Amino acid sequence: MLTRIQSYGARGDILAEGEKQKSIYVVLQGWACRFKLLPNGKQQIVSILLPGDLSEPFGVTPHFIENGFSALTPVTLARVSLEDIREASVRDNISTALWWDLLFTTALERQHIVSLGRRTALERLAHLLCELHVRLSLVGQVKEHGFEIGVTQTDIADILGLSTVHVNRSLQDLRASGLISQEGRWVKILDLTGLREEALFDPAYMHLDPDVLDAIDGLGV
Amino acid sequence: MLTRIQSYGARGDILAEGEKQKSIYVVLQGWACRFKLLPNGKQQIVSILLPGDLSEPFGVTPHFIENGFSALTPVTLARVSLEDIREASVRDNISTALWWDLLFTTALERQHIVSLGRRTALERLAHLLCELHVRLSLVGQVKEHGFEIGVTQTDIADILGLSTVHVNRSLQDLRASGLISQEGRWVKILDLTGLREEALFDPAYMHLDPDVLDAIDGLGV
DNA sequence: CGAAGTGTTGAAGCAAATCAATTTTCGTGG
DNA sequence: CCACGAAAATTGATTTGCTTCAACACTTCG
Repeated sequence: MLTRIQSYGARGDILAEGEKQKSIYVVLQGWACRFKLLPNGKQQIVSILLPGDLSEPFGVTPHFIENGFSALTPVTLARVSLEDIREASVRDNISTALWWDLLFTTALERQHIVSLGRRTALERLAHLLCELHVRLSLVGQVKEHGFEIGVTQTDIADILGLSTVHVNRSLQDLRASGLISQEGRWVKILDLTGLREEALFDPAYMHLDPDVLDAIDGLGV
Repeated sequence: MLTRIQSYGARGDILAEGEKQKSIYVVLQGWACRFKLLPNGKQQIVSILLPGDLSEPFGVTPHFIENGFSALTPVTLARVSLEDIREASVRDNISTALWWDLLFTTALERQHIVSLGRRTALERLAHLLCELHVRLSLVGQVKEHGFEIGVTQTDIADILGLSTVHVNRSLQDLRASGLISQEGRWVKILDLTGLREEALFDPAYMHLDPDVLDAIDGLGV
């Protein structure tokens, strides 16, 4: 099914807001995001898509997408037409997978609401790193609790609802307190327990198998 | 299907976080909410449920709910067992309705993210009122652009990620600028266009029929 | 009538935004 | 391979939107 492969450069819009959608995308490599643009020019990134994620969980019910879809890093996508999906949901049991993706996405987005509403800048940042740590572990992109953040500090600001300046300072705080280290884009979590405490992070919301979770916590793959 | 009717008082928890879920609820009267509690005591309301809304769109895939479900006002619910839903999805075409509910919920929650991330306190409040105006219109609870807000200012604070004090002051601002009027719990939108401008509100995200939208804008039912 | 919950007000403090450079990194072409 | 320009990261100074604290008033209801 994953035949039509396409590549996009970083910050390249793949779908503008409100554009009619004839197919959905699977992220194969790189990071992408869903975002919203406000009339006053401000931007908010609604969700981050990592390799393996689907552009929209609504393959089954065609509709207008009401948010933009854009590359955060150079990204490789596979385009799947709605017909293919509908066929596949009958043939194989793809629909269960779609439901699961949807459940996962919703859980992340709700946690995002909590972060924006009730966590401080430092907590938000720490939480984002904790979440990325787990999600990237699931796709094998974490080594010794270290991973590459594909995004710029400006992007992080748009994710966390902060200014770039403040993101920069919060990152420095995390480094200074010895919770993480950073060499260029390579971030390493030095104190996982400490960072999670700082973030008020509880991985329960991701609905992962306890064994999987233990593996992530223990070794960082 | 809507046989098992239950009532709850305001602020009564219906389901605690992480509690196993054997059925889903349909709100018949009153307002309810999904919320998350942080270990530091702070609380964030993730979504508001009005009459006609479903407690969880995940009736089809049984799972842990990872957020609490609580009454905001005295509320009447109908409990539907998962078996009933599964039966009905085969018999009638309920599953389409479930998808639609899910689509709607997701759209609202994403807009919530945008509000918390990139709107000021005043804009958030205005946006909330605009959204409630539309949603309540859909269930016939708006008269001449006026409706009853069931929730306290403290609840609004937990929805918008603000302090109660600031909610109070922002409400006063909206009244002072002549955008709304308020008599007790009865809120009336005096200048719909103005309020929407203030809120950066664009109803497009709710996927409503243009005619329905016009009806709401024009008369307020 | 009193108590609890809700709404309102004022003053003070602080987290984060904004503004404005400056430095560093990085990609690209000469 | 270096030079250049642009993007990204960093820093300092200042401002502000919102929180916090603390008191007080109003409403509702047993």
